Amino acid sequence: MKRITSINSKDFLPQLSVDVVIMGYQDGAIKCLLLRIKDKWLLPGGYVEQKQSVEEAAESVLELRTGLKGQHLKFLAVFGSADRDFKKEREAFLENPALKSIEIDDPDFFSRRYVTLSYYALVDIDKIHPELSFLDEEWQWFDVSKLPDMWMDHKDIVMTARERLKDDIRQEHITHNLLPEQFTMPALHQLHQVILETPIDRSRFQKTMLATDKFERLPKLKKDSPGRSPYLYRVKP
Amino acid sequence: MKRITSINSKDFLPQLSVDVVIMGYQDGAIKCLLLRIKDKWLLPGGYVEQKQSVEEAAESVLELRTGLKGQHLKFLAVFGSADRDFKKEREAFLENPALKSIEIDDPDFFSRRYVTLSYYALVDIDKIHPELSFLDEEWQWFDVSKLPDMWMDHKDIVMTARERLKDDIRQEHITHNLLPEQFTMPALHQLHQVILETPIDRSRFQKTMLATDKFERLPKLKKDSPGRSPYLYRVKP
DNA sequence: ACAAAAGTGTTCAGCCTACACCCATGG
DNA sequence: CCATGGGTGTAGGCTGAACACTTTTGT
Repeated sequence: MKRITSINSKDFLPQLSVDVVIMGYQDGAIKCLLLRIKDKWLLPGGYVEQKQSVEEAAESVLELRTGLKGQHLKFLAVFGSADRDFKKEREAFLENPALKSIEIDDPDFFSRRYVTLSYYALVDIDKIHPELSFLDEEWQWFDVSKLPDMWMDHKDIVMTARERLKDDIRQEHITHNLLPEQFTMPALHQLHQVILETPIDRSRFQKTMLATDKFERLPKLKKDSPGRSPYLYRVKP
Repeated sequence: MKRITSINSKDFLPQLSVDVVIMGYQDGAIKCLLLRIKDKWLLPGGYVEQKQSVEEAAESVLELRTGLKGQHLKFLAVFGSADRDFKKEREAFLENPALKSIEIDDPDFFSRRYVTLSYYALVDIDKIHPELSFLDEEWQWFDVSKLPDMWMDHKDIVMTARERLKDDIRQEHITHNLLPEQFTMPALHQLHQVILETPIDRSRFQKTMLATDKFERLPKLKKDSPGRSPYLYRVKP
């Protein structure tokens, strides 16, 4: 857990925050990493330093929470409504004693109206050991179709990311970090069905994927379950 | 021309600006509205008021420059690099005497690092009589493939919008405000070719468009040029 | 009548779809 | 040897590309 002792508001772009929807694939479901403060959950987020690009700020959030650099990270959307003024909500969860021990030059730093720039990242859940920061009390991976109560409009942000994922996989087919480096066609097939929330013909799927010429066949996998052993594939370099 | 006498920096979200690429279709080319300050051009833009959503700020810019409300306006992208610090450039064009007569409580208001949220709008050029604001000296519609020297990274923003237009017309086919309410298929064909920068088979085009069932055929157009008179169409309500 | 412009038809290839069938493996 | 699951084949339908043909109209 990171130790922060003071915040100088002038180091950051005011009233601008960055939230990152960190998603992975586990147990046949798309999951996203959420943090708990009090009785509700929220997205990992942060602020943009004066000397930092917005993109870098998002990378920092991702790195802080996952320990990993250079993951698949893309811009999602701007959340900039005027009624996006969650003063009461923020004040509620800012009653945290951890916060009281931190020096902040600007007492309203947290409670102003913010414009949020959201990003989304795809990661390998098994490779990640999330870290708590100074305000959040717990982390957990949630199935994006079974989200808990969340602070502010963070549920909207997650759902936006979840929909974007559909467009992405339709265009790119590939898995980024949602599958291990080597994977089987049935696994890829399963992933596509879960993301698109629709059944896809197995035969057509295999042929369409191989026709893209993006995948490379490797030796067969030894299996323990009954039935024919599938080939392994990887994304061509 | 709008008269501004003073600026209170606290009324706006700091270090956040909104630029709008206003595009139209005229003389067989996609054009965009630019403003001149000194010897270079820039996009119409503005800031986000504290009580205003980002979207509303973009609408204001559009309305201020075109006099029209409710035009087709969509989010484009974030421009948020850390080296996006155009202090020298801003200072150069802020030597404008018009600015000296305006009271600003924060002398650095214009010259800080900004994160820009860009939007793009599609308008009917012939319906618009652009207005100058307090800093810009001249407005002009430029063919997006023949842009002049521009301030900061505004040329990148225009090119991003120009590319986005391709995706949009591929998905939606329709014209928004780029053609008059009633138009001919040859005109629509021409527009698609210009936007996509590629020749499209005339026959295929007509059939594909009619197959979408988005268009409604109206009585024929009386023409003056030689050749058969085309039908008029409009987008179905 | 002719050229130019708009609208329609025809053919062919390729792709998507659905389903059937064949292979490999563990119990 | 059969149930299970992976891989491949095929017939039918749809769609898109290219090009030919017909219709309309000004000169």
